[in-house]
Amino acid sequence: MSTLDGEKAVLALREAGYRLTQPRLTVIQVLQDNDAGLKPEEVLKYGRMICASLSLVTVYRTLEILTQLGFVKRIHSERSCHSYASAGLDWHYLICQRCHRVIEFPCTGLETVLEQVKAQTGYIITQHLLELDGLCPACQGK
Amino acid sequence: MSTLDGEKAVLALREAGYRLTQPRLTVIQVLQDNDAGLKPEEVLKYGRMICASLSLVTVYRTLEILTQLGFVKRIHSERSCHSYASAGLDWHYLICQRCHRVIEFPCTGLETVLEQVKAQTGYIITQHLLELDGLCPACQGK
DNA sequence: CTCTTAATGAAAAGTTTTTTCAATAACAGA
DNA sequence: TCTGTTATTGAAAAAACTTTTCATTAAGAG
Repeated sequence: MSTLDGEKAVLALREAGYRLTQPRLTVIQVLQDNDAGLKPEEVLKYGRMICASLSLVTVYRTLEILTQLGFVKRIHSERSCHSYASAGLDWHYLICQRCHRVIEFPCTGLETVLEQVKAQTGYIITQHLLELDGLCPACQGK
Repeated sequence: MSTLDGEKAVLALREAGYRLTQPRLTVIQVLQDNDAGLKPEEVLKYGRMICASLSLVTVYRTLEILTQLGFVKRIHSERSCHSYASAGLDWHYLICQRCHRVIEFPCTGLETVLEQVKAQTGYIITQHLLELDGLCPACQGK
């Protein structure tokens, strides 16, 4: 659901003039296989199973590129801001507190809210981040 | 607007059994005088003007307490998640990209959005974070 | 004013992230 | 397919951020 579309990412990478290196492809693969928010350290851990030489520095660098290209976004929660999840059209995340799965959700009605805020404050709003925490259906029983 | 109500914070601190020490009062004062999100390092800088002996450790510890008491909240933006701003009734921030001023805004209509998300995803939603970035009226001219 | 003990600051350790740089590998062109 | 250029890599070190430890200090109850 909320995993990275690796194929698209690879194309975009090439398109933007980046080389398609093993380490980069590895990071993309890891993000594609995972629908939870992953910390760089975790990306490294899984990535090493695919590309043993992968280094943490490269994980950081690749996450940076994927973020700039819009394929990945940082997950912010109260105590930590170090996880990354795949990014789609909108920037709204719903994070399961138990299994840490991250899904993006269709967000209708937020525009209205933003309009009101704009009217009341006089601010021009250029970006927004809506992040929800809760329990996914699978974790609710436990 | 979005600065800390120092008096209330002091009362709450005492209420909760904390001692009213110079360093703590200093941190509260700094947050009260500031309507921008401040990093611990910045709180220290300003705080030292009031209490020369103030240490970064104590800034961290006091921010922690004020966060638990609900007077302060962490600000998350794309690149950094290290700033703290005063927290009021709701948890919605509007941050000026230019002057970094932080205001909380009255947020009506979000409940409806959350209801819809709940219905569509089956998730139980326990917390939410809505953070907006933009330009405050004063910075729009520049 | 005194005593108890929470709180402090300094130092050190622990995390997370970035920079530097020599070696390597991607890939454009022969 | 081979070769040369150069972007990319990994290791090490540095930087940035945060927490822990502990002896000393000061808040505030009595």
